[in-house]
Amino acid sequence: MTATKPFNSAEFMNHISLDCVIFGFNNNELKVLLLHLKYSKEYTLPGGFLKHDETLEQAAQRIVKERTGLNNLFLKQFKAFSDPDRSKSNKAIFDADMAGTKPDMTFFGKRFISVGFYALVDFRKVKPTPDLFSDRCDWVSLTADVTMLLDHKQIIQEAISTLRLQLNQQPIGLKLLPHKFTMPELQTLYETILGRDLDRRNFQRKILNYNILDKLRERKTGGAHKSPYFYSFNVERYKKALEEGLSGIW
Amino acid sequence: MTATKPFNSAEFMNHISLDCVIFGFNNNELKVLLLHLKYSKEYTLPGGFLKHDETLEQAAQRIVKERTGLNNLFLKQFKAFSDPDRSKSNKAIFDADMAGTKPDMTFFGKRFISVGFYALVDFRKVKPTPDLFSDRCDWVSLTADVTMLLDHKQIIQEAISTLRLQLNQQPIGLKLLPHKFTMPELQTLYETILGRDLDRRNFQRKILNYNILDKLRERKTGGAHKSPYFYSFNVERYKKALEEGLSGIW
DNA sequence: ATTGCCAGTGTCATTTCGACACATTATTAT
DNA sequence: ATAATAATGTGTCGAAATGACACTGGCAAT
Repeated sequence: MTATKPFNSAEFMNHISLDCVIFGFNNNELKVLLLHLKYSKEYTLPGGFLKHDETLEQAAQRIVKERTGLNNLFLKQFKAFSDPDRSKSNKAIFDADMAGTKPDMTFFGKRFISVGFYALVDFRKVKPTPDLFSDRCDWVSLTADVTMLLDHKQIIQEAISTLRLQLNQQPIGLKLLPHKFTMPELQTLYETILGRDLDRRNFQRKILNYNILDKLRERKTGGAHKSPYFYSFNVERYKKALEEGLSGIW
Repeated sequence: MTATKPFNSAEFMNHISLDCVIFGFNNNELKVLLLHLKYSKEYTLPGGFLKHDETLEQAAQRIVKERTGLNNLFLKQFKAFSDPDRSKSNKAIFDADMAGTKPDMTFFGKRFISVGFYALVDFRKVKPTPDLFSDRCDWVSLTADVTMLLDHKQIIQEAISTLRLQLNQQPIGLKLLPHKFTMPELQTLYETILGRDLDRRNFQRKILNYNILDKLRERKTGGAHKSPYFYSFNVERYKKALEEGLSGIW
């Protein structure tokens, strides 16, 4: 990566920002990629502003690429957050100030409507890199109790609700899991998103009946106990099935 | 209603607008409330701008109230439209000019991100009133082929897709139908939103099994043929059932 | 070799689904 | 009046999906 370009508020639209909830799945947990601010010591969603000639979707791709290094990600806007007080007392401005970047207060002082996007990434492919204002860049478990900037906690909650509702319409498993995965891993992902347990055998039967998985000959080794088979998504059939919506609700 | 207040762009946020797709159900058809511009002779969605101290949701309530006269409507944002060229060559400016309202071009000339809302209203309760720039205010059938302003046709399409996806999570029937309705009316509503036919008997069995309808003693008279019973939603049970999501997909 | 744990596979009763047939009733044509 | 028409109310049946559960098989630690 090259050095960070200095922030020039003239490049960006006033009043419009966007925040990305970047989901990853690791160690059988759903996690969100967060920045940890150097000075205010709070977590924040990777977000940014809209350039004058960009769509929101293009801006989201750009911002997530800056953050994860990944191109062509699965990204979806899910809600605009518009509480008039939401961007009051933004501690990130303090951090920008401390970092030596004279924050353009006529820009940062404005009211911002933020459009929330969620991104689904393969955890192992991401190379998170802290930026000028953040000392760390962490995958934070959803169950972790951390302090967050502004309304970012609420934004994450809404993102998860959206995930849950769209589980049968969006290629969520495909985007969150590595190419090869085991049935227990897929089940845990579903259980995490849905927030409840599923019967192991019924889950397997149902998901296999959709005909969207290819069972590989290979098995996962190394773990204790019986080694599970690997599966991978049959992308063509998966996409086709999603158009109709996977019937039933888990 | 009182006289229209003159438009003062200082009251509003720059760059943010919203457009409302107001759905109504009448004569067994799903319809959208549209304004017909006096001079450019095009249909447009009732839309508006965000005041400095309003949330988007509050603005949507205000705008729909100005348009339909109804309070406390069911309203839901579904997407932000952000194509940089979407508000280029806005013919509504021409109409504002012709109407004698000197349009504030430093305001209207800006790029606008529009947040789409859909509203569900009881057709019979709405009193649509054309405004300064519109000569008519029509309920337009979704199948009608009319010319529309900017990307409003696309916005309507997205609204319907959203409706379809949310049919099992949102109180769509409750909000679109009058208090009393017949089974065939409810079925037609579902068929319209889903875009396909349903078996009359299976539909009845399934919807009754949800236990969200109260069968009334009264029947609908006047129509030809056997008179159907009236039903109404049992609001409490309906809301409860929606929280879980009505199982299955129609 | 034994034990513990997890994965793979199968069974069964119940419920739901999809595709129908038939009876009932209000209007309209004769 | 009477019959024809057409839409509604209700029921049936086999197929498929669902939920609950039991048994077998393999890997590793002891």
